Amino acid sequence: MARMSGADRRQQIVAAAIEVILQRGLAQAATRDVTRAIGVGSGLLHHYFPSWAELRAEAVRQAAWQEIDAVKAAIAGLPARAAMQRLADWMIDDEDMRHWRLWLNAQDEAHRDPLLAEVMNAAMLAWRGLIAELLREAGEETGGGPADADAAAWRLAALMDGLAGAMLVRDSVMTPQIARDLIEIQLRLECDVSA
Amino acid sequence: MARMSGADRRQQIVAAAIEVILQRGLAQAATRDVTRAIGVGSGLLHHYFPSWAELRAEAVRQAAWQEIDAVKAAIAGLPARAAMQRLADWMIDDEDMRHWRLWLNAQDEAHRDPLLAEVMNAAMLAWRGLIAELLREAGEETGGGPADADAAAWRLAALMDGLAGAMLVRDSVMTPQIARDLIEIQLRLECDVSA
DNA sequence: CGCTCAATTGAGCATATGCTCAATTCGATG
DNA sequence: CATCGAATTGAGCATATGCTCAATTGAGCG
Repeated sequence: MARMSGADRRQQIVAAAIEVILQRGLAQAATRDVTRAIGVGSGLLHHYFPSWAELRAEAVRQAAWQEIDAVKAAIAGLPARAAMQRLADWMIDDEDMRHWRLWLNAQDEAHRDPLLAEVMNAAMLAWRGLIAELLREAGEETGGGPADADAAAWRLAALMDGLAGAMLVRDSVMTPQIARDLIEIQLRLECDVSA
Repeated sequence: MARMSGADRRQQIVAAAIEVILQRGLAQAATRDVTRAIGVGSGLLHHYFPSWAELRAEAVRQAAWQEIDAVKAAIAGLPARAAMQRLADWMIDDEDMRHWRLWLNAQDEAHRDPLLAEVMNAAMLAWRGLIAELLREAGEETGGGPADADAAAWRLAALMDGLAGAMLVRDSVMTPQIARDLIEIQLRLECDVSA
């Protein structure tokens, strides 16, 4: 392969790792898949990353934050209520469930890998923070938001994770449309009634 | 190892497989871990199970249904409202999160393994059915249950999965007590308000 | 006592994995 | 052009995996 500056190559490796992890799953993805994908020798990968565990964690970190940033960009400027709609839409517009596959896979693997746990705890915190902020804003708009926005954010985030998990099982009866409706109702439960 | 009747040996293998899967995760657990655990040759495992994929699926099937049956037994005879409490208690009384570890791991893996998908779809259906039935009974008791018990069961099941997933991440800020409280509130949201 | 057959063995094959390291390439710099 | 160092190679090691198959064991039976 043509030579590259260190930073570019490093980023290319991470990008390839994300794709490989999506295709094979975190536990089965291997360094060879990554090096083969971009046509470089095995030594090069270890020149940039001391171990597969570290590359794996970096790949998940970047993918997770790209996702969070993408959602933030998609709802920027929208009033809070519309923003929550957008967020629910985004959840099911995810073609091939790319985001959710990696997110849930990483969450599952994070209880065997300390590096992944660190990454996921940070990403999950930001994600819930985003939802909690929207709920607070929605409350100010309408005067009737949830009493405890953080608790409501926990429930909404967990609900979405749980529904996504069900959707990911092959031949599951859960569809994006049903999931979307269930989230919609949960939003109403949280926002129209103080708890 | 001493000789055994076919059925006993088969069951012993499945039981050992469950333990191995709990320790190493579905993706990393190996036939050798199982044979070593019970001190038999590798050929014996394949005498009873044509492939590791089939043993794996059988192990998950048994573990999942044992779990469901245990919950059914724990709430048998209780009035619906009390039964739901018991169900929430059971979720967090799970020492070392044995049940949830396997359940969520299997759900995650089920999108790469058709055998596991079959097992999990059946188990998830039964699980939601159990919850839906309790919600309907609770509605009859108090006259104010959820309008759509099946939808409410989906939300409760997904919420529990999502919270359990968060709990499983190492050093997560989610604790059993917080999860328990969040489920409690969700139960009130579903039961006290029609949606 | 033999006989039969299911239960059991375990060496071995083909394949896969993370990672090392001495050796090479080649762009930039003087 | 010569030199230096970062980028890159890839054979190779130690380890692990699922599964096969010819061979052995031993409990129950006539």
